[in-house]
Amino acid sequence: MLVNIRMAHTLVTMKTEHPTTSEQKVLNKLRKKILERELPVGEFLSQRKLAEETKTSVISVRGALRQLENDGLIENIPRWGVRIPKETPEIIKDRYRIRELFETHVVECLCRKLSPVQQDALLKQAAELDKLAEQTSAESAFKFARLHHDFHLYLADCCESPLLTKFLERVINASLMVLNAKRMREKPITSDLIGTTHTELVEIIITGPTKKAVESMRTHIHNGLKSELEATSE
Amino acid sequence: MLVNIRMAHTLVTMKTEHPTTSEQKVLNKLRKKILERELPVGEFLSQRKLAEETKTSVISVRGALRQLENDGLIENIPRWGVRIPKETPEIIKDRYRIRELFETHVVECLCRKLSPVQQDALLKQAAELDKLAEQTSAESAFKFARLHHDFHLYLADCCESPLLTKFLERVINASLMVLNAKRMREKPITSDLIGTTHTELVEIIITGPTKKAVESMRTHIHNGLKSELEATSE
DNA sequence: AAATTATCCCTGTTATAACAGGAGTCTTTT
DNA sequence: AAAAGACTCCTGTTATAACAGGGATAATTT
Repeated sequence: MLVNIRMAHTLVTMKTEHPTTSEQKVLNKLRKKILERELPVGEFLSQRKLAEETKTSVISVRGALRQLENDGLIENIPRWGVRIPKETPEIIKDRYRIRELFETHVVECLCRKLSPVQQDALLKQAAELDKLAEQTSAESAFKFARLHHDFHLYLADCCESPLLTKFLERVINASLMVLNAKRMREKPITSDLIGTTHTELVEIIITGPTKKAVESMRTHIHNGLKSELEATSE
Repeated sequence: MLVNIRMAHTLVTMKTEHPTTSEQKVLNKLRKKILERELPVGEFLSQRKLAEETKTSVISVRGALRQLENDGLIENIPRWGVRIPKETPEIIKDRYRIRELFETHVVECLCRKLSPVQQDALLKQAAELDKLAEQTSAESAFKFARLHHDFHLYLADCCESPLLTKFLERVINASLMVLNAKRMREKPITSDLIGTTHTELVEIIITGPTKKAVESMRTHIHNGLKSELEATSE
């Protein structure tokens, strides 16, 4: 099989470039619309119309859609089209089951082993989160969602397992959809919904004991599941 | 945002259709070539040449490449191209770390809980595997690889967690590359490499105790890691 | 009137060709 | 001789248009 050899001297600098390709622009737009529930669930989307609306071509749209598919945000049936899958309790539970598997593992790996820098970063994020959780504005809801996402992913990242981070990101991204929807309806996330505050969670991860930390994370996730199930049943 | 409503009465029947789209054909070809190590590692591939060789267009190739990227088989650097990433010990270890996390969880879920049908299926697959493991021909090597893949995935599937199955499939697929390469060099998989035979593994999952079953799986995976590390260091 | 056929419009898919830009080479200029 | 520029050939990306086929409606046929 023929192959082309190409050196990539400047690769490192290029990697960090921002949304250069038009496919990425479409991707960002669509992802935002999906996460904010601006697209109908269960119905098939027209690639041509998406192209029109985003002022690009079918090619870029299809590329973006494929990425979204691999993020689990949409469902693609060959020769039939693409749609946003309906959230069933089973799917949600499955997601949280995997989250529990991942994140308890994370806690087990990190308990008492966080570097001072990491401790600091996590404590800051947690404090910010807990502050935002009490507010009800739509704006703070978005901030919360984004920060919550970053918080859990940062924690996972400390484990230094790229695969785990990647997988977890997908799961958490999918969860964001539903929680966002709830938040949009002006329901504040009171701490009793979360069980323990994020600050408490971080503190017990820092100090241990491991078993207790793991259990804290587990209930944290269970509460998230409960909250999400309620959000979808409305 | 405009949206098109389309009913999909015949969806169920269409879903099981075989490699209909030309993109899928390219995907299959490329995946095979990658798994069999027929493509150079680390160098950039030319999409145009791939299109020529597969007698399709750049479009289909790009689609296939994107899918491969999401399977973790290739690496895509926007505006630079796509290549098969070099396997480093770190990456391999990470993969097995995740496999361990997944598969010990699987065992924990399934131990003593397999239905008779499942027990039967697994025992059969395991027996077949153990038979193949002793042979050295290239043909049996391929059979082994495919069956090994199916075996672990079937086991995971019994847990009824679609996400877990999906994620695990990716990890195992990636592992296949290296093991295949080893197998191609006519090195039989002797049972001492595997530690315990697959039959023994299944049996202890069926009968318990759970702890022992989990440990069996764990060492099974550890041995796989060792074997893979050796294969790449040659 | 009922059943069949034809037509039209929409869908996803794909091939072609043009666009944008990097890299090496060769020529020109200083 | 060394540096600057132009040219050529490659790369990935993307827009356009044609292809293939389903579904609903209208026209035809039975």
